[in-house]
Amino acid sequence: MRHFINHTEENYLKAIFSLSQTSNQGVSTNAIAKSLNTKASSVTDMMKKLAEKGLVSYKKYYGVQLTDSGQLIALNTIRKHRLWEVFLVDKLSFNWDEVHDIAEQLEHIQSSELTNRLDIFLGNPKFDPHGDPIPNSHGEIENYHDTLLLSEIETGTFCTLVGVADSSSVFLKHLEKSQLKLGSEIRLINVFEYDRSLSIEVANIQRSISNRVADNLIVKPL
Amino acid sequence: MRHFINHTEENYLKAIFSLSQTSNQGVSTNAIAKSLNTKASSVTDMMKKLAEKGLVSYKKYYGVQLTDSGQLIALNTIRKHRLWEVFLVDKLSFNWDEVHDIAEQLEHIQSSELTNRLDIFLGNPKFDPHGDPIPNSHGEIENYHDTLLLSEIETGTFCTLVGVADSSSVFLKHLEKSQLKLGSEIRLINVFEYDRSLSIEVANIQRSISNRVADNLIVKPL
DNA sequence: TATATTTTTTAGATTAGCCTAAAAATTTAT
DNA sequence: ATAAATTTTTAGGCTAATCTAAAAAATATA
Ligand SMILES: [Mn+2]
Ligand SMILES: [Mn+2]
Ligand SMILES: [Mn+2]
Ligand SMILES: [Mn+2]
Repeated sequence: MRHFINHTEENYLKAIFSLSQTSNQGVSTNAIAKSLNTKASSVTDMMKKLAEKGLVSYKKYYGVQLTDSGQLIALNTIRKHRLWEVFLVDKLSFNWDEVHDIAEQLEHIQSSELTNRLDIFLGNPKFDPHGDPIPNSHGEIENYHDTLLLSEIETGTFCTLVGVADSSSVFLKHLEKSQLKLGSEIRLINVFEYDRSLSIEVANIQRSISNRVADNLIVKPL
Repeated sequence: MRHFINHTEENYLKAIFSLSQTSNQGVSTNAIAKSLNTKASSVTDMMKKLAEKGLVSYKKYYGVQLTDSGQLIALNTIRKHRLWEVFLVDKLSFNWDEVHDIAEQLEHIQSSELTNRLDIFLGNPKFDPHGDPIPNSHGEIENYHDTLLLSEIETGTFCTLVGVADSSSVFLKHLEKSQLKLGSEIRLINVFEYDRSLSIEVANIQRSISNRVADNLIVKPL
């Protein structure tokens, strides 16, 4: 009963997986459509197809949920995506803001032998260049533990930047201008009441960042 | 006037390029169909499309030829294919008979930045694991020089194995059983008239190979 | 609860790439 | 030079993935 999965289906499964991380309800048709830049009617069609293949459970008008096999494929696609991002940054010297689009293509290459050898070649990395955890070949994924958004921590706290909630190129380039990268140690000095902008200290230099930026920085308190 | 090229088109252009290497006539519809495991009618459709895009010149009933821009795309696809094969063998320790199918997928990844960085990462290799030359980023390709098939050389000659005319897995595995790999030094001892089988010496050991095998070994006389 | 709004599904088209069968053109053989 | 054989093109269909517009269902509002 092994069906073949193509890149379109992989993209849908990946999108459903991401969307189901926040709420544990069924994922809505519109949410999927928005996330994939497509139309609701296209999503409905595809949900029927994926349900047929046993990859999602779909109840008309009430959204979808991944089945176990659907989730395994989603996690495997995410695994490939993140391993390729590590390859691009560590081996080919790409900057962390340049790799996502190329990884979107590479994640659809079908060869588990390739994926597993790539994993070994890269030294079995646990996180990608944006701090996102890399699932293993069984679809097991390390949980972020004790992490918060920078906007959620208390004044005076020291913390380490371990991830970004937005990996758009424009955001990542913006971070670099503020000397922020994964591993940076940050102390929250103050939050201004007026606009909720933050005063922080990084590498002994005091900087100011907007609350919009702080909402996209994942940190671990020390 | 820059059109986008998808993987189907790249495969057609690559096939036309290979087929036009032997004869310098236009490439026939049937030849393309056979090479791509498709039907002549599908090829006709695609030739119209490629002609529309200026990638081939097509005259009804008289086959096609690549235009300069078509040839450039074909060579770039071949470049990507062969660079990825080098990556798989040199970096991920795949055997030379295992890489072709994976490279068939990887060759369609679109990012010239990626291709060029991969090239550098691999040390600007000039040949792939099967001895085939790798075009540079301008579509320039090193010519095989002074090479012959093993079946064409004279008795007594010493030569080096520099390439294979068949890179099927079954043939490559067969070569390994005869201790033959790229760089092997071979002396042709004798050709038997009865079945044109050959007696050769490799690594101080005398072996017998069929003329079918000898027809697929590209050698350079010393 | 009835009505208005929003979301989702259905119906009907479109496009790319493929197919089979039939027609047309070319090439080969007599 | 005709006729036969082969090759190529055309005609008409199919499927996957998409779209727009209309209908149906669910949800929010008064
Ligand atoms: Mn990414
Ligand atoms: Mn990432
Ligand atoms: Mn190959
Ligand atoms: Mn090769």
